[in-house]
Amino acid sequence: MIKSENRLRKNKHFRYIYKHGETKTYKVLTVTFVETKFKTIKVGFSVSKKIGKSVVRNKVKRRLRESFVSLQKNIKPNRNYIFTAKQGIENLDFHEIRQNMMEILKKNGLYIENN
RNA sequence: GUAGUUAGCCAGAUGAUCGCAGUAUAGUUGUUGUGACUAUAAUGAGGAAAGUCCGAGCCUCGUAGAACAGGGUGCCAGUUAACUGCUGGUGAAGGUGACUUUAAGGAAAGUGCAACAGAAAAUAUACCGCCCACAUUUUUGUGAGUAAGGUUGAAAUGGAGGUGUAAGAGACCCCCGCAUACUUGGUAACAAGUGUGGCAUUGUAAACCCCACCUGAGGCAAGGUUAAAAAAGACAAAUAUGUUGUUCGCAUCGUCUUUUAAAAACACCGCUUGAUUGCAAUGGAGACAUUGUAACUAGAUAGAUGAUCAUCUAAUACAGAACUCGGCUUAUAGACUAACUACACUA
RNA sequence: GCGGGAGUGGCUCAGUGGUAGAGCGUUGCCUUGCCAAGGCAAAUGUCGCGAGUUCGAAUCUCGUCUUCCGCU
Repeated sequence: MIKSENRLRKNKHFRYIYKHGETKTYKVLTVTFVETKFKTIKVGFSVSKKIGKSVVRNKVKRRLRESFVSLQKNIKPNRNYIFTAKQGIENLDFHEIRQNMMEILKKNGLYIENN
């Protein structure tokens, strides 16, 4: 799981990012990000009621968190991110979601290759 | 063997690696604030956590008082903290049966409604009829009697048979039903029996209503702690304010309203030891109660149970705690246990 | 988490227990050289779903599904 220092916690943080950040969409994921002066990455996840019932939503959130943790070392720092799930994500398994997240980050130049 | 009825139980397991939550212990660091980090330990979603349909705890409302209104419940007895719950019984309905279902008080307190059809729909009424008399005339009319039969309808003024009669009729008789009184049994609902009456008094209360009993309102986003300000306006001794609607009663003297600022955010308390859970014994027909013994078993706040791999397997369904508990209702794959019933076959 | 509404033709809505309606739209015909407007007809409903009460339910009762609104 994500450590508490890497989490977005307050409603006003979310609202700030939505207001000032850039939004990019690819397949079943939307990423919103904004540059900050702090080095630590902060991340939040948003899964709306359109995706499904509470069991389904929790499952999607868990998979998104787990994907983020596995990719965390390669994500550009000094930024805050919000990942929003879109309809269709509930039918994908963990590996497909991880692949989708990696692709969306690469496309927008937020992914650092291992070298 | 087939089909079924009732009751109960389970809701994947094991191992490996990585990771989250609060708790306890130890260490490091640090402050408005036991706050952050590290290590170790054990623990960490359900049978419905769901719907929010009932009931209760708990909290707040300075008032919790009364009457009416409004709302709820409705066979009897028991059970429970309480209940539209549960248990046992009575009546009624369904099923060959095991068994199941049941909003089941009152229609001689009053009001309303009963479309169409039908003679007639609650008021005793007569379309086709039956029978008698008279007239006309040879099938009609008038008058009197009658309601057995026919027709309509969801429902037709006790049922079927006999006596009786001009024809008929509870007019009378037997049996059944109904009403009522008494006796017996039962805590009671009610049941059985005996006598009397002689058919009035249709249905509908999940129509208004009557009767009996219950009912203050709002809800953890309740409410409290750290915790402390200023300005403007309204009202002035009965106005105003207050807790569903109305009236009365009651309480408050400085109260109320608006605006701005701060506190204040990684906040804290409420928050989980409780009508608790497991086991055993005793009492009871049962729901349940009592006693003993053991256990402590989520407490998050962008919101914790996951990811990957392996093995077993039928392993799949419905589904995620948000103050707590007791019920009800609804969703649900698959597996298992016990008792019983009907039918068929065999001995 | 707590509370309160709605569901009827394709759309917007009436309908207080007795044959399901209105407007707009749709289709056909008339009118016109053609179209619009106008006129005359017609079709279109498991009254969200499942039970119950009743002789009879869109309507009354219970359950359920969908959807909307308020409190933060």
